[in-house]
Amino acid sequence: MTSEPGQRETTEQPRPPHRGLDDVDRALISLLQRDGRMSFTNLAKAVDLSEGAVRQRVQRLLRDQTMQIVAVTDPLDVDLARQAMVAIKVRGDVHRVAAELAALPDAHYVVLCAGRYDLLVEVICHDDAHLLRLLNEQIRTIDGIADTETFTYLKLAKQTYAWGALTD
Amino acid sequence: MTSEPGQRETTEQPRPPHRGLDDVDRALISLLQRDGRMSFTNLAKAVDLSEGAVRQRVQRLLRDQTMQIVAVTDPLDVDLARQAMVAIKVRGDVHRVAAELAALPDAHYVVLCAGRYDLLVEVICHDDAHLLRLLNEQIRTIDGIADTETFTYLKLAKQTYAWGALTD
DNA sequence: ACTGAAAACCAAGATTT
DNA sequence: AAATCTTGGTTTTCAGT
Repeated sequence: MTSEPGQRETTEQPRPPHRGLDDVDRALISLLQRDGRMSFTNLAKAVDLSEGAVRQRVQRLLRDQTMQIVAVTDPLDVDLARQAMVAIKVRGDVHRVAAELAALPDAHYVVLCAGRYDLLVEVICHDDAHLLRLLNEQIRTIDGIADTETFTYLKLAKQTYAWGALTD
Repeated sequence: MTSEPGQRETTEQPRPPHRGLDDVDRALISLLQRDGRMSFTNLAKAVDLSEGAVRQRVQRLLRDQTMQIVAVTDPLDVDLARQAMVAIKVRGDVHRVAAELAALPDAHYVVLCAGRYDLLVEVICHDDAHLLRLLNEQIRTIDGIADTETFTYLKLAKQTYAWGALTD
């Protein structure tokens, strides 16, 4: 396996266009959003295709970074970590700032948005000292960041990944 | 499999305490954060345990909802969906409001936080009309919600789930 | 740790667009 | 022609003892 799974960075990887997802692709994604370790044979039964065909499709979806199949936890209580959302106002090129933020290992979720802020960045730190250092030395020093506001996470109340076709 | 994977709601499930995660557990989680379909035998080699022991541990971690193994996508371009973060100010019991929000199928991420807002809620909608309906009819009608602010997602720049022990 | 059963893998060949 | 699906044989993995 040459590709590096468990990561998606649109700023670094010019991933192929994933238009042309058909209904079967969506059905597979939907099933795997519920159970990422579901066997290919079971997936095959569900979408009424051969096991081989399903395996090829899943591999393609992973290779294209259309989806990733990963373990997700609540860092707040599994890793005893500090977690926060940092909301950022930008002056200048938002894409450049986003790319610089995406390069930070402690920032695991970066999204451009409309509204009071231009960027939302979710970060995970070991402790408060780490968080402070991250904010002060690595984030607020980035050129083009006009203002930041930090929302420290207190408790995770819901975390789901099973939206999509068959969800409703 | 009797449990319902692909979902974590602390408000509904009184999940068992997952203190007592040892180093092996953390190593397994870390590996699966990179590749959620990694085989038990490969996991076993990595942590130097028998395949059976590893399988039991992984099943326990899943059963306890310490982690979930799921497919994650960028709904913005895979599902052609509208996605947004709704920031909420609460009057009264934040837990109750969080629970009511967590009950909404279109809210897939709900977190209590400190700062200007009390709650952050990530939502996924089919289109603008759906988003408007969700905000107006299902969110802002909840008792105790004093104010909401919506940040519509424009582009996902980074999405990673591989933090943790062996990450650095 | 061992074993039967199941699943994953691989490579052509067939089929569809 | 290219991409996708099937099939059959082989290897690996799984789950229970």
